[in-house]
Amino acid sequence: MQDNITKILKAIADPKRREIFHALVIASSALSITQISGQFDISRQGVTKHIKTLETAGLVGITSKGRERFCTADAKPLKQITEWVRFYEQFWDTTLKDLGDYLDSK
Amino acid sequence: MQDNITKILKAIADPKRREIFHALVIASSALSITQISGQFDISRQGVTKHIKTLETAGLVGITSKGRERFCTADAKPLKQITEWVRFYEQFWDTTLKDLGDYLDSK
DNA sequence: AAGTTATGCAACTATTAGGTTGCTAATATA
DNA sequence: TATATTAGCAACCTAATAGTTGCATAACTT
Repeated sequence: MQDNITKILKAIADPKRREIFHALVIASSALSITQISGQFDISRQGVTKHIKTLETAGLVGITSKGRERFCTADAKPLKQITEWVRFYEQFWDTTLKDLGDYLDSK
Repeated sequence: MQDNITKILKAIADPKRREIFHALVIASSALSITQISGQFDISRQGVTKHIKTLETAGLVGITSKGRERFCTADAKPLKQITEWVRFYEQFWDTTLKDLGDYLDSK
């Protein structure tokens, strides 16, 4: 499909998925698909799809118990995002003023 | 359209846009659209679209000089991602084992 | 002035994404 | 056993994305 960091970024790039992920993170216990969809204004199937995307990115773990599927968040993959961003921290103070300076010098 | 963090995350969720952004960050000077498209295997228009997405996210600044449009990267919006992730750092060590424990206790 | 270069804009195609509904299977409960 | 509940799967719709080509325009060059 695509590389890991892309999967993770795409997973959290969707606002509804960020909401679902957040709900799972702060939940005191694992939540079933039905429990999750009760908290959001989309259908159960819609939630299932989002969960699948999050699971593929490693951000959600699922364990079946009887007919239910319990989901928990796993924040660890977010480390990869932090690592990706870290390289660019050194450029945070490179303002766009530099572009103007460069162009003026031409 | 959508909120800022979503724009930023969507912008960098695409691998080609990350490549373009990276090329602009490490470039010693501002690059024109044509110069950028010379480095990638997509058309100039394709690059223009990606640049527009990056610009909308605040990750690229553009200044026109004559008929050319010079682009520079601006890493600052990435701070917002770091801030978003920061909240979840406290959960990095909450492993999926907790899910198993929870289910066993039921 | 004529030609070349840099770019934007519009239209089009193909693929992916977000979301839905309907149906089936498996598990729990009465 | 009959019924409720939980959920997966498949099909479908619509909107958004990534990419293309063609054309028009503005700005340099000769």
